Amino acid sequence: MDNENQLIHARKEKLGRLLEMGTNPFPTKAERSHQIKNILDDPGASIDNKISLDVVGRIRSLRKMGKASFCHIEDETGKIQIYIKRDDIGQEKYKIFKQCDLGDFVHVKGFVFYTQTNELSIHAEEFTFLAKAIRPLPVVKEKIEDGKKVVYDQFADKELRYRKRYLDLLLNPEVKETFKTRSKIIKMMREFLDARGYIEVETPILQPLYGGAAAQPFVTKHNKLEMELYLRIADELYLKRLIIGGFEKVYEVCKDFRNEGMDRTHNPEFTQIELYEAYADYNDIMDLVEDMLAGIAHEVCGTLKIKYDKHIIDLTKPWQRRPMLELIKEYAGIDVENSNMDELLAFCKEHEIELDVKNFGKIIDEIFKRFVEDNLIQPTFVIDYPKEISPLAKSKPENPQLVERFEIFIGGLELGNCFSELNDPIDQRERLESQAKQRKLGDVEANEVDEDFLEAMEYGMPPTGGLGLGIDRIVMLFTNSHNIKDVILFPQMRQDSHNE
RNA sequence: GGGCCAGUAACUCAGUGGUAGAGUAUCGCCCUUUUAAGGCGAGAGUCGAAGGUUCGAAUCCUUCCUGGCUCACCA
Repeated sequence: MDNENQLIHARKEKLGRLLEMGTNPFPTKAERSHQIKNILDDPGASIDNKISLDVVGRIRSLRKMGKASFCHIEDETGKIQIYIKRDDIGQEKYKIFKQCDLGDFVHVKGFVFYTQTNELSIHAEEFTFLAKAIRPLPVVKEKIEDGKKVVYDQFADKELRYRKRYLDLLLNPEVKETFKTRSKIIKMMREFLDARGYIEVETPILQPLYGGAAAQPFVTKHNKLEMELYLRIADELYLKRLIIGGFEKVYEVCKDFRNEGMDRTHNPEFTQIELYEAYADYNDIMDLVEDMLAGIAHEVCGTLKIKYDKHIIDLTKPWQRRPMLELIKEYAGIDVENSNMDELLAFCKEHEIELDVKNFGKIIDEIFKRFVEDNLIQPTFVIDYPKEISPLAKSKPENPQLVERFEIFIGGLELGNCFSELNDPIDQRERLESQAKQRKLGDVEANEVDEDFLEAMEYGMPPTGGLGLGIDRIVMLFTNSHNIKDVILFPQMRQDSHNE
């Protein structure tokens, strides 16, 4: 057996025995008359008349005795106990059954009955292999004690759970619930927007120029075209081209890619929903975000007072809308609006805030992050950002230093970002050129000028409200998850050195 | 990138300088209503990797790998 694991070896031997007995361990077809939940919900007819049912599933527990055995099999809908007796299915079939292991897929034909301990079970009349597992599942056992489920030897190693998510899903049922909820949230977002007359679109992931956010991209290459391409960091500039093209309400559920650090709220590929609505402004979009997220919370969490970490978060509308500079005054104690550059720099030095680029916008942004963000537990629209850090947003008429922009914070998580979109092509060109200059000065996250996008805007773009919402973080909030890895099925991991 | 913690059997873990352990799982025998099934017996390990100290290292030291938490970074 060399260095082959003895557990795998034992299962391969059973596989061999099945073949010797003329049994196909991997047949092409499976008979199923009922999903397990149907039987658990309504066992009546089969019990009374011993009508045979066909169920399929995976063996999740196994208690083999001399001439009779019990096991539980599980399909996507639930788990049911099987009682299998030699004298009922015959010596040959029982011998085949004895080659079963935890994790095998099987078919059972039988009728429903209650055991002595009053557990609804299936009395097997036929037994068939559907697929043999040759690698053992981690052994997790559970027991009901005082009505509560006690789990023994839980599959808990986070690294294994993330790397082998299929095992995590199988062995930690609450994980499956999280991802069902994720699916539901995205579905509800689509329904919400569709009902408002939005259409869903798809725009390029491979882009010759990246833009729409301040971030570093992943770079790739098209062989035949001999050109560099970037994986998109945002969808913004393409969706705006669609607004220019005459669509008035568009959205895209999009994977975006940012080549930056990873932590509990950042994965290099993440999912946003971006939407653009012509003739709307950022106030309209705030209303939309409130309606959409409160509606989802109501449906998914069953309440508007949701629990996240140590907090109870009240999503009852309306949510507070607070100017960024006002929040800075409140939490950092500095009136940035009436401070000059020297005073701002002195403040940063005093609080050891490091600045790579020294302009009004960046400084304010840094102070905000340091002093304010973590305090924004209850839903808060932070409104009116500095112009320098918002090159795609329209200036406020009464204060051109600020733009009509908001970010929505809940539970200390930044969930989304929105502008009254800049639609003045002259102003837009100046802003992008200013960004390009910042880039030359060493700001690796500033974008280059996208001439094709500017040309599109020169043909005329209506006033538009635009939004990007981080779906992963919204799922974190609504499932009380505290790491983005827990809401992404296959989070980014380093190469596994054990498996080389 | 910094700090702290962890990596020992398939899973969950004990083992702080002297022959690698337990429970579950596996294998064999017994067991026809069990459910963390039970009884008896057996086998199973590059102790994350590589160096070093030592008569002797899972254990002490160094470097590295992987992960977790946290800080920094990050629209």
